[in-house]
Amino acid sequence: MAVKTENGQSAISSRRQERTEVTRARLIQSAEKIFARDGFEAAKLEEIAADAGYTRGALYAHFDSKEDLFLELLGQVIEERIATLEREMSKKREPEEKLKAMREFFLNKTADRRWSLLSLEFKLFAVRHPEVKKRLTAMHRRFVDSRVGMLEDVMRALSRKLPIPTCAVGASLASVGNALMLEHMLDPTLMPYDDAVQVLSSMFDVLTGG
Amino acid sequence: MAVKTENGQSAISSRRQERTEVTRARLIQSAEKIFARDGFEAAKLEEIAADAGYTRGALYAHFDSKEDLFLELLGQVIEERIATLEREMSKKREPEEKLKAMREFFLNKTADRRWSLLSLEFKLFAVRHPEVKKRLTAMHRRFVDSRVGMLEDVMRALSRKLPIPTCAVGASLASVGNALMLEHMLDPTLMPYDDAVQVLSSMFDVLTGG
Amino acid sequence: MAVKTENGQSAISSRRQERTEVTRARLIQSAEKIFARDGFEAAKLEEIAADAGYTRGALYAHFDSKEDLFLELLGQVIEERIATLEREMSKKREPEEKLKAMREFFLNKTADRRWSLLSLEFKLFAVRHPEVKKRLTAMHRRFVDSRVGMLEDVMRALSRKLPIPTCAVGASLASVGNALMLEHMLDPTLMPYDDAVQVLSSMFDVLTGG
Amino acid sequence: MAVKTENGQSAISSRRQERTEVTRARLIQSAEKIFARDGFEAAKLEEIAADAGYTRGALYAHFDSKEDLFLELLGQVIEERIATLEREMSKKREPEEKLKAMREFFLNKTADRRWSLLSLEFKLFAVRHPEVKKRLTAMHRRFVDSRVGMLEDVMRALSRKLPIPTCAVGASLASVGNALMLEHMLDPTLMPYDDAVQVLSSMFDVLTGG
DNA sequence: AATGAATGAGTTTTCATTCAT
DNA sequence: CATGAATGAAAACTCATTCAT
Repeated sequence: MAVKTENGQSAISSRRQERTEVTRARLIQSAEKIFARDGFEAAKLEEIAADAGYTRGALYAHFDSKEDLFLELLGQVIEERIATLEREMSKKREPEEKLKAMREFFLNKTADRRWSLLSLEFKLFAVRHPEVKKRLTAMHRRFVDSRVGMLEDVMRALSRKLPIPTCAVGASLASVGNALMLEHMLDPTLMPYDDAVQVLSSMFDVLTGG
Repeated sequence: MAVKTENGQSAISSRRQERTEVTRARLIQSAEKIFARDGFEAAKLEEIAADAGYTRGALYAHFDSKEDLFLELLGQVIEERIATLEREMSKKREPEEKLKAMREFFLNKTADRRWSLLSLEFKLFAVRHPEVKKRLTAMHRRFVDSRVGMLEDVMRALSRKLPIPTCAVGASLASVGNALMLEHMLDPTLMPYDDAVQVLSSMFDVLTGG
Repeated sequence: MAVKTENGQSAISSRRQERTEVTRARLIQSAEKIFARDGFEAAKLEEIAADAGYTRGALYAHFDSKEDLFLELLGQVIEERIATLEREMSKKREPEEKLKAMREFFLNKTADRRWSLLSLEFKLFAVRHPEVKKRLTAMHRRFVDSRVGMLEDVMRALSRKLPIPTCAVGASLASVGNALMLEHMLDPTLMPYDDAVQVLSSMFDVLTGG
Repeated sequence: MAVKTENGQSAISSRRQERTEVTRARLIQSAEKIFARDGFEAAKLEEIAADAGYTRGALYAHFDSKEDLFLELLGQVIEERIATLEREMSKKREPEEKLKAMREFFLNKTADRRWSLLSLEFKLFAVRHPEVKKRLTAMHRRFVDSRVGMLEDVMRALSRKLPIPTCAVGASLASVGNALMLEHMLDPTLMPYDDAVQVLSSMFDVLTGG
């Protein structure tokens, strides 16, 4: 981020800024872990900081509050997720392959317990906190929209038509996987992993008009 | 316990028991409201008690702890839900009609925001509390099993075959509706109610081999 | 306590009163047990009542408050103790034997863990509750005085002289035994029972001018 | 930990450590005051903190729990007491003088009402809390042992023999003074201070074979 | 930037006490 | 007399947050 390096001052500040970024990244990483494990309310800032190798104060040097940390985490996680999907998609040329890549992506994400729990945590939080709902919904929409765009492109290319509005498809895919994963985590006997994948799989096909 | 009412003692204890049941029912009713609104952690026992017209102490006269109240609520809600579905099903004779009744039931339950949130809350809680997971899973399994039984009967009668194990179907139906409802609550523009119903509807058909 | 029995009314009320006395006695007995085991503050009225086979309400039918129960217990225990000592003393004729009986009595009482703990509990309570100190001190004084009287009689008969004021002797004997017993209970290795008895024994002899 | 002070970091941490020690010392000092005055159960952490000029939270930054504070206090008080006795003893050369110093020490400590109550409080607590009994007994033993060592040295030098095991003597001396002081506090008329001292005094002489 | 001491509001839980029956 | 439902005050303990360093 530090552009000028010919200047000593800048080099130092650049190194500092870098250190800052590292700290921030570590904190967010730990936040992801602890929030997913314990949930928003039960997660303790102290534990997040400790997990990252810092103390509480470090968190407050980077984030305004627990809520802020949570929201920043959401933003970052969403951006990552969008970037990953876009990367995967851009590797493919043919619409069929692109659709297959999306399919893969969803099925893979389903395997990520942490993401499933975090995602649900985020949404429950939003539903219950009207004050931050706006900020959260905006991020969520950006998340869904990115899929919607890609999906519409693919559908158009395949001259296929979606049975329901694209954004509803995007939102459905964003949530059903999490729900099934939760079900699996709760009772693996009742809902074996393979069955969850199969349900999600046919869900994807139906929603994409396959 | 007090069966005889011609006896003074029994009359008293019967009246008391009745009063106890009323209080308990009121407390659970308020718990449902507050837990659904605020989530398990954020819900305050004081508020639950006050909502029911009592004080905190009354709660502790009826339940061991916040957790216990939560679990008791879950048990009651599940029993109610099972009873309702069974009632609806028993009204119908023909397998087609029974299947339709189940379909209706799911779509209707989806409309219940409180249930959706509570259900997710229960499951997230269970996933994070191994000690109570057992008790909760048992209840949940009873919930899913009741559907499985009915569903299998209907499928057999219709000579239809389910694409995936029945209990996975039951578990899926128990969770996907909640997830879609959450999505709708989070962002009604992104996921309009009618679309959610439509997705759930086709999901039901696919899962029941329709 | 019910004197008239020729009258039906009285017979009934006598029976009732008797039942009342039984209940009261049971409650006090349980109070002794629980207060000695847990201490005044930690003792729960519910547990005392339950131990006696009643519920909390029964306690309030007989005693004004936890404090009152405690004080009533003290009174009863002291009366018993005085009566026992007097009984033992009256069995003996010769002063030497009387003194020996007192000695025995102290050494025996020392063996009673419950009494030792209760006694300390009572005194600590009194020291810290000026409002009830008066009532408590009066009982305690009556306790000590009874010994003082006996002791002085014996000393006079033996033409022995006490090295310090008789009442100080009485008070010392009332407390040193408890302290040694506490020490023994705390660490039996450090203070074996036999040593405690020996210390107490020589203490008695010194204090009685032996 | 911070040994070097020429280093800025260490200087800071050293200053902090100092501040921490001060706070901790103040809290323990207040704990001694309040615990002695009210007893363990009745003592309120809030009051202890307030007395020291802090809030409840500060207590929890330094001690794990009320119990922990209590035990830490005990440890500190015992170390102080041991150090004081050793200091007094080391001032004297002759065995007779050393014995006299011990005598003085006991008689003086008896005058300390706070110590007497605290000591009894500690022991009653230990007797009733098996989990902490071990920790407490270890401290108590260290306390008694320190006396035993000194006493045995003196006895040997004087070629005197103790009538009972030395550690029993140590334990007796550790407790009888407290018991007599309690008696005095309870009823100064019954047990005047001077009489208590005299009883304790002859007790000391008897126990040390004088 | 990061530390960590201290804050203090907030929450669960306990329990003596009351009271209608 | 005895019950037990309900009260409500009180207290331990937690933890997000602040702030001096």
